[in-house]
Amino acid sequence: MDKKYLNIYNEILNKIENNYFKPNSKLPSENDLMREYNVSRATIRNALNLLEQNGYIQKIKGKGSFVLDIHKFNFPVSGLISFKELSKKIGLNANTILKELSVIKPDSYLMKQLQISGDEHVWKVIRVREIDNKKIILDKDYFNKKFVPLLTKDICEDSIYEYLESKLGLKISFAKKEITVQIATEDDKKYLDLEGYNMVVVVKSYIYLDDASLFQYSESRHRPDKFKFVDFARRNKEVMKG
Amino acid sequence: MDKKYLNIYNEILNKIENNYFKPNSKLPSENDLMREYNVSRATIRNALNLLEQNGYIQKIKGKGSFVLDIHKFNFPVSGLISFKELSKKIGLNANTILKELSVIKPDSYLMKQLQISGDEHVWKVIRVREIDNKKIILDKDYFNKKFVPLLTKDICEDSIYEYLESKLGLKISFAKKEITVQIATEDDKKYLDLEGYNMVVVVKSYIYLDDASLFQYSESRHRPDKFKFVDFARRNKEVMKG
DNA sequence: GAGTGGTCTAGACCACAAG
DNA sequence: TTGTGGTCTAGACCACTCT
Repeated sequence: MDKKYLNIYNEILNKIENNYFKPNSKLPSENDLMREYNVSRATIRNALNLLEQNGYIQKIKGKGSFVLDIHKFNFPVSGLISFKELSKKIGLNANTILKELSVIKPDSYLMKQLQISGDEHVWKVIRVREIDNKKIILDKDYFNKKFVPLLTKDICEDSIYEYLESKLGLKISFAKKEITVQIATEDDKKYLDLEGYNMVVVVKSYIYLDDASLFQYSESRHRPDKFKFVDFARRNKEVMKG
Repeated sequence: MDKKYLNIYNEILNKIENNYFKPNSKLPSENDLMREYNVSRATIRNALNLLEQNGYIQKIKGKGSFVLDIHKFNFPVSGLISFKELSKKIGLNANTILKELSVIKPDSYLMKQLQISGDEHVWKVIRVREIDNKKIILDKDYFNKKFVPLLTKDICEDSIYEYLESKLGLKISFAKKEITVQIATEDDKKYLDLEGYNMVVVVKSYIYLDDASLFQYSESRHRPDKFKFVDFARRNKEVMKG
């Protein structure tokens, strides 16, 4: 990767994670960093803005950039991160069981969710996620076959996202997610170890590629006591004008 | 407000919301916008990047900037938005009932949440939110008294945030939120119309000022069938390197 | 080849914070 | 007064898309 600002971003991020830059301490000023990395100020600002957006630092006009202390508590379920990335990050004893893998014609609900016609085909993937030997999450994923020509058992049991990004070269860009709580369905009771709970947390995701085409709809159904969603949000500038 | 890029941001946003720039259509190129507004390209890019961050457009290298079609479905509970701002935005018949307003010494739990010592004082505010005449949300807010010297009944029944931002000049900068589902407590049953549900959705928020000081901790407890959280997330660049 | 957004430079002036 | 980050300019070259 040749991009200077990304290299600088990663270098500073490493120093934060390795406690070289400590929480609540001040980073070198933008002018110092310019000299240290021999780049223009805009490049430094590009790197620092990315750090700020991702919640690692807070910039304060007239004072400097300060390292935030909140990431050590975070399970970043927020943002876009796959189950495999997540389980690796938090080091859980996790396991995936593939229950169904097929190509279907979408019903009217799915046509609406994926914004396609009934003539197109859709991959349907049903997986159960086991954590510490308990069936906690039921994932129902639907992929527009136009973008994903092939899926196999092996891919679904490993990481679909890794396959899509590395092998197919699809670039996942953004997602809309919706979290609600619902009464557990028969499917939920059949596939999950609900241990008496009669509700599930449902995370619906609409996932888009970098050309803004909708290629996946998914429902992730969680046992309520095991569900946790963490979000880092900045107050928007334009909201403050209202 | 003198900032050129914010003016341009708002002008383009208005044109998107008024359907002058239609969903899936292309915005004028950055060069066109430079000429139209008589500013440098960096200023245009500043405005467009803000639109992209907030999910209104998608930029595609070599092609252009395209208007996204997802905002019309959004209840933006995500981000940082107060109950009053929200109810105004979605036009609900909403009402706030103040149950408790007092200054307390924090117990050990609260000391940890607000990262303060037992010598400091904390405002405790308990409010019930009524929507369509049903008690749906129980809000428990705790403010570090160092930053909020005074609260009154009137302020709590109107909008605390408006008071903090407009009158006290506090600048709310970012928040960490955590969503879980819990068994309903006696308080939940006492204050809310739970209609048989025995669980509540709990949103814990840690809210920071622009100097990165933690000034508020709050728990928002929702009847599960009425809860909905919508999130717009972009896949991070540095994650893609991993 | 022409047009697009992505990165980068080398300046400038401003508002804000702190001694 | 000095140093900080925030905004802005006027260029430049690049990688990518489309025709």
